This record gives sequence, structure tokens and C-alpha cells, in this order.
Amino acid sequence: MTTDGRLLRGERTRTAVLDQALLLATVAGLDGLSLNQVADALGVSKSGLFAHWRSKEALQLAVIDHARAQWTDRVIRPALREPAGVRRLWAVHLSRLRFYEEGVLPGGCFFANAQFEFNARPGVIRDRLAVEMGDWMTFLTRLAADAIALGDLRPEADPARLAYQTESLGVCAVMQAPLMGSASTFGQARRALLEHLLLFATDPTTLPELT
Amino acid sequence: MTTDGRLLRGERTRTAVLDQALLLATVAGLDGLSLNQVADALGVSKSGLFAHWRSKEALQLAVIDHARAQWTDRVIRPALREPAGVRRLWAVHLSRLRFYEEGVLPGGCFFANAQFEFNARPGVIRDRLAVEMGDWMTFLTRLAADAIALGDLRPEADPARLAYQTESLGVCAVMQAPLMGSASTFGQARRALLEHLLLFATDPTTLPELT
DNA sequence: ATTATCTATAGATCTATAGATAATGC
DNA sequence: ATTATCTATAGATCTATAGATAATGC
Repeated sequence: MTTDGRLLRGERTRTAVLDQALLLATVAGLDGLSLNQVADALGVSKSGLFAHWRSKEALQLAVIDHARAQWTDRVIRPALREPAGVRRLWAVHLSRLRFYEEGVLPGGCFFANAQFEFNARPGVIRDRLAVEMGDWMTFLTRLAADAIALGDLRPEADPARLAYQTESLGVCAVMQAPLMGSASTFGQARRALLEHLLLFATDPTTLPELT
Repeated sequence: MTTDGRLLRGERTRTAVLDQALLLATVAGLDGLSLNQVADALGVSKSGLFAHWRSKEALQLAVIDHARAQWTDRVIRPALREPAGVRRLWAVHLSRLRFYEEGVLPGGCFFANAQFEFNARPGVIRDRLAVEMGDWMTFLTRLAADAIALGDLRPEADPARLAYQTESLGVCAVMQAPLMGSASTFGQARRALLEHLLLFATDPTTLPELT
């Protein structure tokens, strides 16, 4: 344990590398990610990277952590400011689509990309991605269940199915946006969930308006 | 122009290579696809591949064609045997999910994988994928429009939104199935679309039953 | 079609060193 | 004040493999 200054230098590098690697991973793929690229983009040496992570796989796992932290910060946390119930579920959908739309990551969604990339490659990375996806679906399902329990949505609505619906519309949006046009795709994704929620709403007037 | 025998031999090789390359592309990615792998898997030399396609990119484009032909054969054509209207839209959803479920391609869906892989890589391949996706969405939209025009679905239903809904549920299914369990995921994708169609059906009793 | 070969680049490892601090002797 | 030590990083290098090409045989 030494002074703060020394710890900070290594920590700053670490964060800078993870930021860059996350960004590049959404373009080239988590596996297509090359240490050369990361090192060059940051102006550090490739071997400097090995000082922080002993292997490419170790870096990839760190990138997954980093992506999760970013997702929590930028998508989940802001939505939690909305009151529990259907408004919160809707807020998550909106903040997620906004995350894509703002181009925070050039490749759109780190997790969607990675899950498609690794869907047929067993191993440590795929296992980690499965955990992340499980956590996310659990979160969405809980939001949907809350919306029903609080009386915003009718009891016939199924939380797991609502979660699946929400996730579907979000994933499809980030897939189609760069190829089919951003404005219309995200608009479609918003209207589709709003329409769906309206069909199950106990009182449609409480639902947020689509701009 | 030579004898049929020679033409046939070349054609057989060509098809065998494309089958193998398509399969491997869904595992390693269309870009992660390596000519070494393809050549080894087929017991031919790598330079033999260059005799058929002058570059890796040319092979990748041929693989896209091949994947489209397979999709038409195995997903679209069987569904077209159903009568036009909501039954046909439903049949496309089912035959698509069956295609995934049977594991025809180890990586699930060639097109979904490739679209996520190339969503941030401009170039010839991405442009081709955009065309394919456009054609597919046009097809789904036409099916939905038919279902409304024929009176199966109420006029308030929006064809483009129905197409988007259908596509969403299919894409999400193939993303989640390998990581979240196949049976429950595909079941969810089927029930979700059926539920959605029922909400817009003029006469719910005409709708197919979920097994 | 094959064999041999070329160039570029991947991940990985080794050795060296800059800059800072800790331990030691005066 | 000097020496030893620690942390973070650079440069050189290794092996494997990528896509690609030229020469050759059938």
C-alpha cells in the first residue's frame, strides 16, 4: 500500500483501457477485439496490457464487467427514479432505447452483440454472458410483476411474457437501427411496447404519452 | 464450357464449401470464418477455395446468397402452403422458430448473427445484409397487411408494427435460446405472438391453437 | 485443383527501464 | 544521502495462423 498517486496511475490506465476495449468490442466483436488495436488506440504498448490482464480472455471478462457497470449507470439507474409500476417498466424501455439512439457505443449494444457472437461457443465467456442475461431478464420480470401487483396492469398479464416482449422489442431495435434507419426503428420499438402496455392497462389514462 | 462431368464436380465442391462455410459462419461469425477452417473441415486445400472465390469477401457474399436460399427453402416456402391471412403469418413464425429449434445451423440464425456482427462495420457486406433485412421485413409486412385486408385482423392493426412485433419475438428467441434454455424460450416466443394476434383478431376462434 | 511460399498480424513472453518510495547508514 | 526495491510500462522477439499468390500438375 503506497500513496494515492501511485495507485491512481495504474487505475487510470486500467479504466482507460476498459473504456476503449468496450467501445472497440462493439465494433469488431468481443472476440474480434485485438490487443494491438486497443494498445494503438490508447498509445500504450501491447505488453502494457498484459501487465494488467494476463491473457486476452481475462481482458474480455473485465470488459463484460465494465459493460455491466455502464449499463447499470446509464440505463437502469435513471429509470429507477420513476415510481414503481408500469411507469418504471416504460422508463427502462425508454432509457435503453435512448442509450442505443445516442450512440453511446458505436456497435449499439455490447450485450446483444456478444450474445449473438457467443451463442455457439461454449466456454467461460459464454457462461458469464448467460448469467448477465439471466440477471437482466429477472430484473425486467420483477418490474412487470410490480406493475401488475400495484394494479397498473390487469392480473391476466404474465410478468415473464411482458419481460420477454420488452426485451424483444429492444433487441430488435438495436439490430435494425443501423441498417434500416434509426428514427423509424426506435419509433416503432416505442410504439409497439406502448401499444402492448395499453392493451393490458387497467387505466389507460395513467400511461405516459408517446411524444 | 467443358463436359458436364467437370462442371458438376466444380458445382458439387462449390455447394459443399458453401454449406460448410455457412455452418461455420454461424459459429465463428461471418468475419471470424477462416478459410483454413473451411478447407480443413472439407479436406480440400485452402488455395482450392481461391479457385472458386477470388477473395474472402467474395466467399462471404456467396455465403449470404446461400443462407438466403436456405431460408427461403426452409422457412418461407413451407409457410406459403398455408392460406393467405393470419394463418400464413402465424405459419412463418412457427416455421422460423422450428428452424432455430431443430438446430439446422449451430449458431441459430445466420442473418441475426451477421447483422449484429456488422452493425458497425460499413462496407459491401453490411450493405448486402441491409438489403436482405429490408426484403424480409417487406415480406412480413405484406403478410400482416394481407391478414388485415382479408378481415382476419381488425383494421386498427398496423402492418408494419405487426411485422416488427413478429420479427422481434423471433430474433429474441434465437438470442436467448442457447443461453436461457430452448424449450421455455421458444414457448415464450410462440405464446407472445399468439397472444398479440388474438388481441387484434376479428374472430379469435379462427386462430390456430397453441399445442 | 495442389504445393510451396509470402507478408501481415495475432496473442504471448522476456528483458530492460523510468519513476517513485522504503530502508539504511552517516 | 545512498542503496535496494517496487510498480507500471516499453521494446524486442517468439510461434501460430491469417489471407493471398505463384508455380505446377492433371
